[in-house]
Amino acid sequence: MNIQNIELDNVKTQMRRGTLEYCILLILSREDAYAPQILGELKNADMIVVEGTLYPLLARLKNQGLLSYRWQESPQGPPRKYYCLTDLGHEALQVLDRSWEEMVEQINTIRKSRN
Amino acid sequence: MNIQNIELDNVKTQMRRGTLEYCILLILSREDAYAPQILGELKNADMIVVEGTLYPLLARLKNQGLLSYRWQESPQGPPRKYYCLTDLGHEALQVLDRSWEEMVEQINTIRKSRN
DNA sequence: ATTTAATACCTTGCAACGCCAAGTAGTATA
DNA sequence: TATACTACTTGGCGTTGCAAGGTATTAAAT
Repeated sequence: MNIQNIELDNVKTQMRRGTLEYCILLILSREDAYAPQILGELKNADMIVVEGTLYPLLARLKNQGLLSYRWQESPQGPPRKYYCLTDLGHEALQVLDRSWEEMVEQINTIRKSRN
Repeated sequence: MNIQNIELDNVKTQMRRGTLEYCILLILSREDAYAPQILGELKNADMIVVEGTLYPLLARLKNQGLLSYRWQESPQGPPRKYYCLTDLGHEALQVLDRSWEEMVEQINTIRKSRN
């Protein structure tokens, strides 16, 4: 890997920025989940996210009132914090759905006008 | 506009992050352009970007060797800095093209698995 | 009883980036 | 000379992803 690729990896990181919150809400709209489970689902979609990114993000979403959580015992190991969407979270998800579609449209507008 | 919407505006800002460099390269792959012209094209695609964002970004891309520029006199006002893609810039654009498509696929994977 | 391993949650410090606001400078018109 | 318009530049701020390290619970192994 040369220097140029390293720089572009950074761009890819930046590209994901903002879409992460959206992805979390999407995943939780399907079913309640705890952090390692969410990490697994993101990995399944080839979106690599690490713990140190996810936990503060979940805390932010909770503080914004978009998520709540409940403790639930694990069959093995410490109890798990299962997050779920609040009503506000569902509303926010709809807004972000639209934002995502808009951004895809905008980029496509620019892409298609290329010669 | 309530507080919740303000928070989500921030998310939209973050969502654009990283895609901006990609958009600049896309625009410049079509024709050389100077800053206010680029701002206009972004605005046409409903992507609002301000000067204070664009100029440092152009400087970064130039320092990375993806862009070069030439001064050109203006019919009115000060001379203009016309940016154009370098060979490296064209290569980077291809990489970012693929990155963009990958990200769209990844998000769609998560979107479609929703019940 | 103590150690080890596995699981889960959280925090700190750093660097990158978009944005706001203000500043600098060239050109033309009044 | 003053004003207006255009174009480029910069400093500080807030947000965020990440690497690295820490804490806590549980069960199995020693």
